[in-house]
Amino acid sequence: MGMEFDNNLPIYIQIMNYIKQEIVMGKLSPGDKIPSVRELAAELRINPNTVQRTFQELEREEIVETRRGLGRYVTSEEAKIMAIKKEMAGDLLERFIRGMQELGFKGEEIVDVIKEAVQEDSVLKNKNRNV
Amino acid sequence: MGMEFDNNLPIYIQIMNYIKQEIVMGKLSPGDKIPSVRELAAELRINPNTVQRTFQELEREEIVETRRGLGRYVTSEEAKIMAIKKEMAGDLLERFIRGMQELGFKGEEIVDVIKEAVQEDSVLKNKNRNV
Amino acid sequence: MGMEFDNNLPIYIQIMNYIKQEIVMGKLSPGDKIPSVRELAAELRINPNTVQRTFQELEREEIVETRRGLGRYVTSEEAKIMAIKKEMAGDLLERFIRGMQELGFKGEEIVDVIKEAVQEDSVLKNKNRNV
Amino acid sequence: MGMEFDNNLPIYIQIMNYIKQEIVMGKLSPGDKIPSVRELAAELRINPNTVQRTFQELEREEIVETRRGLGRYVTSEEAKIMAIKKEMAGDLLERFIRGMQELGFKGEEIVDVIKEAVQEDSVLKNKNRNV
DNA sequence: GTGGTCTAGACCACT
DNA sequence: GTGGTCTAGACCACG
Repeated sequence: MGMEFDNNLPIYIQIMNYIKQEIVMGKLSPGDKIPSVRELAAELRINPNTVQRTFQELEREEIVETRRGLGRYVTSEEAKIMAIKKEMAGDLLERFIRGMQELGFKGEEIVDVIKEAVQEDSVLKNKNRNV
Repeated sequence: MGMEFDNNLPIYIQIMNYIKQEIVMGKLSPGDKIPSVRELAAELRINPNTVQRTFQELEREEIVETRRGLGRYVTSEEAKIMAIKKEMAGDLLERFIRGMQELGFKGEEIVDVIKEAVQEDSVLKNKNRNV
Repeated sequence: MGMEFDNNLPIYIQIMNYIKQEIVMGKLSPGDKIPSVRELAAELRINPNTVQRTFQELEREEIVETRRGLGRYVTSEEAKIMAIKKEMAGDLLERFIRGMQELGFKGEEIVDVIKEAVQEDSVLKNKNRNV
Repeated sequence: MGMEFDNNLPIYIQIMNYIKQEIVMGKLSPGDKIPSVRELAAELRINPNTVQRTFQELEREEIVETRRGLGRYVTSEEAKIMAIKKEMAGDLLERFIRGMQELGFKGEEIVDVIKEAVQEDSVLKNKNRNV
């Protein structure tokens, strides 16, 4: 888990998002054990308290559950995971559409912009660019 | 200018964005005078220092210019305004696409999601306008 | 003995309370044999160490006694059992009254609240039993 | 605000409860400013981080709101405060009734126990006992 | 001055 | 070993 942090967003939020992504994309499955506070802190070279906070928040969102003395696990409720994916996508979508409208773009224009972006993106990928 | 602030983003940034929108959408035209620090602070019921900072930043981005003794004005360079619009749209787009990909969506799926959202959105608007 | 554990309270405490209840309510009588550490651990699907600790504590409180080579038994002193019941009820009562007073409830109000709750509760039970 | 802490419960929870009580009992009113993190930490002689955590939790429960750069305030929604009082009383009640039933007490017996306790309590108060 | 975040390091209870 | 809590102290952005 190589990771660089963006200074504008709190580290614990960035890790939350990263873990959520891993779950949503299936790299972490329901019921999987996640690393311990100490392990992850060592790996990311950040303070254990920061990881602790990440996990606390994930637990509050019921994405992760603690089994005392044993460790933390991805929630085994698949429905919860689908809900997270939908919520995250919905947030992105809403923010994007609203933003574009506030800049004066109409519905059709927004669709066009996206189409164009997606096309470019796939072209780029075919040429093996990734930065 | 009724305005509620989102606690996650600095107020001065929110005002900056609001003013940029007004300009991009043509509600404020190149060369228009903008309110004074005191006026805007009173209207928004916030600290004048915060407004001051907003204007400073807008000036740094060359969106606004100060004429000493007269007040502040929207830049008269139309090109600059177009550039801002492109930049803001580009930022929104980039963040959205990247986010969706991180959730595991493919290019085509993203286009579909957008199409659907735009359609719903225009349907809603025809039924009940509330903004 | 199906059992779900509450994450806020140590498991060994929860089992202690459960066993105490069984004794106080007469489901376990003075002199009865209680399950072995291994049996109970298997049944509850928890670590034998945790059960061991439960029994240790119960022994310290003289609620349970060990007969070497034979197993553990509920104390045969009936007085002890009555004492436990009083103590547990007293704790509950004290915590409840103090809590209600801290919320600003007066003595009479507390009595009323209880009357109401008890009434509702018995009504509910007559309609649908589910535990 | 003299305060002694009970070692069994996290300090930040104890402070949360204390503040909730102050609000429910009207010692802190909707819209009142509450002490800053540093102030309260100094007064209680605990670490600012601990107070910070208290306030974070209160905010998450929407009992307190932050105005950036200005400080924290008791929510101005009176309904929220009533809801808290009800919730806290309901929790106490539920725990008490359930506990008593688990000890084998019937509805009427519970009412009697409470009546007795309340009576003793008021007798004690008339004699000016408070410890 | 205010809150928000992070680091460093410690102690404790639980399994 | 695991997580939970707390202290001490620092830095930063915001108003």
